Amino acid sequence: MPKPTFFNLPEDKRRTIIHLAIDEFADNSYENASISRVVARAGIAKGSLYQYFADKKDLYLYLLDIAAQEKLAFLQSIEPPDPQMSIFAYMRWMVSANTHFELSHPRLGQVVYRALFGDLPFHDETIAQMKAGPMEYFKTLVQQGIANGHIVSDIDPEVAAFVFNSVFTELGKFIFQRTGIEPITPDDGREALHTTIAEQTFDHVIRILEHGMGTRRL
Amino acid sequence: MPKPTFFNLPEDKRRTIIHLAIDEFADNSYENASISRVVARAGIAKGSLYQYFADKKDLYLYLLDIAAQEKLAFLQSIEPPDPQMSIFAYMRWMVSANTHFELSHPRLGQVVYRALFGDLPFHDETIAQMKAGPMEYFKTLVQQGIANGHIVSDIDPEVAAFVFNSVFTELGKFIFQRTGIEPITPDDGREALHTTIAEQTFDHVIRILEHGMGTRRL
DNA sequence: GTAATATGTGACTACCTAGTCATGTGACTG
DNA sequence: CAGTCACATGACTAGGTAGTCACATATTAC
Repeated sequence: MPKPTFFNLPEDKRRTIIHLAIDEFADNSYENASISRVVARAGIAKGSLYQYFADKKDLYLYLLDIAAQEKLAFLQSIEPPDPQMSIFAYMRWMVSANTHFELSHPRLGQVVYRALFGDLPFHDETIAQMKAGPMEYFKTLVQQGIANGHIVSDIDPEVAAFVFNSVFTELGKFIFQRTGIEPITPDDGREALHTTIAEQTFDHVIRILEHGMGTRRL
Repeated sequence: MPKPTFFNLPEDKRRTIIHLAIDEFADNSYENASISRVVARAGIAKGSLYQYFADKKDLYLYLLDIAAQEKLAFLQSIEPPDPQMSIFAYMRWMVSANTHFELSHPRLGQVVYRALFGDLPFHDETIAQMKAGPMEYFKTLVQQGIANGHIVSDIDPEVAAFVFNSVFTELGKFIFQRTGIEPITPDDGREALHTTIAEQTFDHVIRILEHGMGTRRL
């Protein structure tokens, strides 16, 4: 967590620093991200940044904290799904929401992506949970789906969770390159188009996971 | 490519250097991998290594080259699949072969994994193809599957290729942690067990992709 | 045995990093 | 006005890196 000094700063200065730090940690792995570069771009002295944050790790974990907050705020801003819907409809809602978050917060999304798949020179329990959480969650969902009769009973929940996790993890990047958009600028006419392509892709992926691609019936 | 000097070296010295380099690039990202560490562990002078390789990139690309050769040799050493088999049987064969390669060459596999998903400070056409190749290949397979009637015709080959690619890319690591094995030591009694778990997982994943998980029929 | 060639060496250069700290600045207080 | 306190500063430390090069040693050729 930042030191109190940081929160006493004028808001635009705080925002500038955080923005530049996000860019730095989005463009580089944790170890390669350079505090020197951040302070140079921010036009502040190195010592100043170390009056805001204890060390590099402190700044970094704060960025991940911001990402979590932003994601929560985003999910709360959109329609919650019908709790009665099928597991696949729910999955569709979830992956759509998640991807829209990534499309509207691409830099922050990249920092999180690196946290999940890159190397970190320290062990942090919060990050460990970020990594393991989704798999556990998918597994639970699959078990519920089996109990509700939406998923065939001879599916192994762990393997199914793995499939969901693999596909959904990469889906944001796939849609990103498929629509070829830069960060979403709201009120941009293209957004609707891209959203449509994105929504069609969600439908398609869910359809594959629900019904498969094969022509032979079981 | 290494300089001629490297190939004049006694084989065990060459093997030691390559082995240690693979370990270094498996444990660290390209930028964080340290030539100084490799030469220290190998017990040779830094200048010596620079008489074998032009620079860090040269050594690194040679490791990827070795990985490609090893993989080719591995694939040629196992039964080729029946060319008449269905696309899903072929996929199953492919992912099984690929995963067995990864299980038997875990360090080399890790270097390749990093090449695909990590950051490299240079652009290399060979690596670009390593990244884009599989997606293109899966897309072609799906198109053939549609033509042969094994895949339903309203599947988008690009989305299907994305699903295959996502799942298969991560499958090696999933099986790795599921079986909890260290590098395969041949003639180890446990190998058969792990192989069985692995084969069951392949079946399961392919079944999901072919027939889906849902109970509702289309 | 001597000369030529090939290989080995590690101190060195130039450059980067995270983090520190004595000093400076400016604003607010009594 | 003096004193206090919060914040700003950048030179500095200690450590790491890739790559170089003048020199040493070993091997081969004659």
